[in-house]
Amino acid sequence: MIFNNILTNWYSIHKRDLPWRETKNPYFIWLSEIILQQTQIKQGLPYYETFISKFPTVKDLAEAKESDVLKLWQGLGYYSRARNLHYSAKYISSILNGQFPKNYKELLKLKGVGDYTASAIASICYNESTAVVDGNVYRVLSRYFNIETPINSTKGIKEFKILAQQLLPKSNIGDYNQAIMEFGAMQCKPTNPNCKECPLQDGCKAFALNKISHLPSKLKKTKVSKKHFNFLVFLSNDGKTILEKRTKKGIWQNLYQFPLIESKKSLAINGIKRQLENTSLINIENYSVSLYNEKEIIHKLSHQHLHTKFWIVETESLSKNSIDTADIKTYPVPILIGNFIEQFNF
DNA sequence: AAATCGGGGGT
DNA sequence: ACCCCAGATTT
Repeated sequence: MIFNNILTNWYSIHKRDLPWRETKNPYFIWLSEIILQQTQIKQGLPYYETFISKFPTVKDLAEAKESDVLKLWQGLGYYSRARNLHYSAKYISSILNGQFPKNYKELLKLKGVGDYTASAIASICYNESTAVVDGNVYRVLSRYFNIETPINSTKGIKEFKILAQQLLPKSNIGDYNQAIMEFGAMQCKPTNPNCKECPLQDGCKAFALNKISHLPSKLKKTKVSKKHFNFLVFLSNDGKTILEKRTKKGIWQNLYQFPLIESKKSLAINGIKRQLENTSLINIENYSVSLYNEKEIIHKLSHQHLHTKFWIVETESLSKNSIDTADIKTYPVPILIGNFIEQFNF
């Protein structure tokens, strides 16, 4: 049997029941694909349900405020996905008069939609003959064909895209694309793949050569840096605190946080006081500072580890940018801040 | 070509 | 500690 036939047959038997598999509405498919970028289905699923419920059409999403979109995205990470999603919804709704792009080339023009996502939407919704190449596809193809080109090199990206394109069936492109991804996720897994009962075992070169655990090959990534974050949790007598919007580029753009003192080394209370008294946020004569978490919280991101302390700063009154603590849960915040807010219970 | 952008889960 | 996840964008 042919490679694509085996996968499509396997898929018809083993595919999971997922909500975005019950529709070809490009808006829903788009939503699901953005949510699932670098995200496991288990983590993304509840977010998908929330988004289609709160924003049933692209127009509803376009009319929302960005901060409300980010609030619903809170905890999912890679927040540029949410900002670009909202930006593109406005683009579709206004510039395209609500008409969703109908082919790969036009889909690519959407912010946040790259080769993978454009191929996924075009094939699933419009049966266009474009191959998806995600982490699953890299794994299945590198093993089956014993390809050692690093999957995150320029050469590898081109090579695997061309191969995936050649392997496409003549019809039902969307089903085949989903089949090879599902196969990679459930059968040809990164560790402990089920090679003993695999419909592709016969032709799998990596299995024959006992190289399954060495493929796919990947270039090493840069090491993580270490930073020290000191968040100042202000508390005034009249129940206010301060949240600031992160407007600069970088992590957590357009999310909110407590005023932050970032440092190369761990700061003690005197260092905090020194910097605090240089601001105009408090009355120097009458305030108190205490450390909330004796043990640093080490928040691990893919490329940096944030050693975090929360400092409670009690003061009589706050004027600048202060918000009511009763409203604090309405702001989109990084999960690091969100966890603190849950625990602190204002 | 390499770095950046999150958070959760597995080994 | 290191890797992976229905990747895209910026540097």
